Amino acid sequence: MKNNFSIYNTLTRKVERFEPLNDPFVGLYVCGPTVYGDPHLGHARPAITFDVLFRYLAFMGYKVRYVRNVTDVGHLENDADQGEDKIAKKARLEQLEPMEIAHYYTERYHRAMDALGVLSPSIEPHASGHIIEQIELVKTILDKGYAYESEGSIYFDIEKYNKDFNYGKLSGRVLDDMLSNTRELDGQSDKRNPFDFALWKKASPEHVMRWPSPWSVGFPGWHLECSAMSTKYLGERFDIHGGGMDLMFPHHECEIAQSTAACGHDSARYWMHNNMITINGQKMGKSLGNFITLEELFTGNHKLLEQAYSPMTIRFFILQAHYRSTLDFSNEALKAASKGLERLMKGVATLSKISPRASTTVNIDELETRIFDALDDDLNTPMAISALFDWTRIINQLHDGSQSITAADLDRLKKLIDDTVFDILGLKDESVADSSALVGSLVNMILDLRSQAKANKDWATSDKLRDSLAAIGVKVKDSKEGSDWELE
RNA sequence: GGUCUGAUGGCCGAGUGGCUAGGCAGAGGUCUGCAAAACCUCGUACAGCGGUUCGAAUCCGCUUCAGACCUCCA
Repeated sequence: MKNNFSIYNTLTRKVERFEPLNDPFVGLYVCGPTVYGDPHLGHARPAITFDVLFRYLAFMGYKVRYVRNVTDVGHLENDADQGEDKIAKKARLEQLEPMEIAHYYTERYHRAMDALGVLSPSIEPHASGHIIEQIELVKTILDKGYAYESEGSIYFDIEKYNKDFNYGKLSGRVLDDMLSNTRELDGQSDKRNPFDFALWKKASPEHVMRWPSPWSVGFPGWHLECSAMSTKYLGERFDIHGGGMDLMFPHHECEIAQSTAACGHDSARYWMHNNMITINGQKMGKSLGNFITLEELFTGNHKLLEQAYSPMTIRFFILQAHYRSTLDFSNEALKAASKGLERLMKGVATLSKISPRASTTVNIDELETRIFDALDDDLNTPMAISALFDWTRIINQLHDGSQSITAADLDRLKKLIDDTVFDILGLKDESVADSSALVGSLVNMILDLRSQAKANKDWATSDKLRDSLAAIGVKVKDSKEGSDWELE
């Protein structure tokens, strides 16, 4: 497979030419949601970013295996001993089974992703379904000497690991600096070092989610699942690992440490991180309580929202910024995205109304080059979209006759626009209103006209309208209160 | 405190040594019975101060401000 595709690799802090390990296959792993709450605008960003990556790789002809996990166990509130599992906590508060919580929010996540036009990944493994693999991984790391047991829990030995490898190479941290800058933490007695992280935690008596292991009845640490599942489905080495920037440290750093400790080498070749969505300049996040759920955006039901914004507006809004830049939420920006998307979609629709001519006055190569140069340059969707906007103008000119195009070129242009707008950027035309609502409005409009005709004693028009409606299956029922109708 | 980003016109947001980003909003015009859409024209923006250079929003230094990570967060 030939490509000019380059991506920014967090490991090297450079834009690098993308070369798959095993052409034409590409392994892509992205950290998915922890399913203990409704998906919010922050979740949409990595989902859409890596959806476009997935789509573009597939468009180039690669056979992509895209693995995006669901964290339904192991994600602790904090690293201290008393840290409670997020899912278990929610379950306790709502008096539900943890799996009910996980299932409920996984469904909600899926529904929101569908609305946003995010394709389902190739595999969506759940952490709770891979306990055996995680235990095996802990055993391997113990065997290699990079973990130790303490009170039934297993911790990763950062200091030992750092002597042989480099802990902190992804986030650019130096362990010694971190150690000297850390305030003393209490209640960490079973860890040798404050930065050691749990691979396996012994369950307290009241902890619901628990599995037997050689060390204790307990549950896996959060970082473990991604290492275990990426290895299982993509192998010890795979191409791209993605996720939000906030996961870089410690989550991804720990993943690298675990994989390296177990296999002797790093797992992912390219690490990609999307930036955050901000609100009033601050990161939107659960812990800050300033997030807006996707459902709230779709319905407009949130105190910060002046109106509802369609899923495609959200998608377009996100794609109009580069994935490595922060993107600031505001009603003004979202409204602008909505208007812009409408303009783009109208242009795409106009494409089918253009009459071909004998000659072409436009340069389709220019569009093609601009789109693919932009996408090849670390997925620069805003640049690709700006090219599409320039061509929306050209399409309108072709339509009004100030430019001309031959039938063959028109076909080529249609295919290029279709590929880009729908297949790669994953946008959908939402302008076609709900048809049943549309039918209702139209019938009521016609009945209004008929009422006027009746008021004017224009019986000919009135009867004609009633007969015409009857002919298409709409039965009009007159009464003293006015006219009603039903479909036959 | 440590590490790292960023500061672009009314708003959002690309660009990163010389060439129009783009969208939204705004102004004028064409078209039009009216309106909408569409098309044409317009703003001369790059935090501040120095420096490098023939030339800097773009490179270097300093200053100010903002944010992220360092505890869970996409």
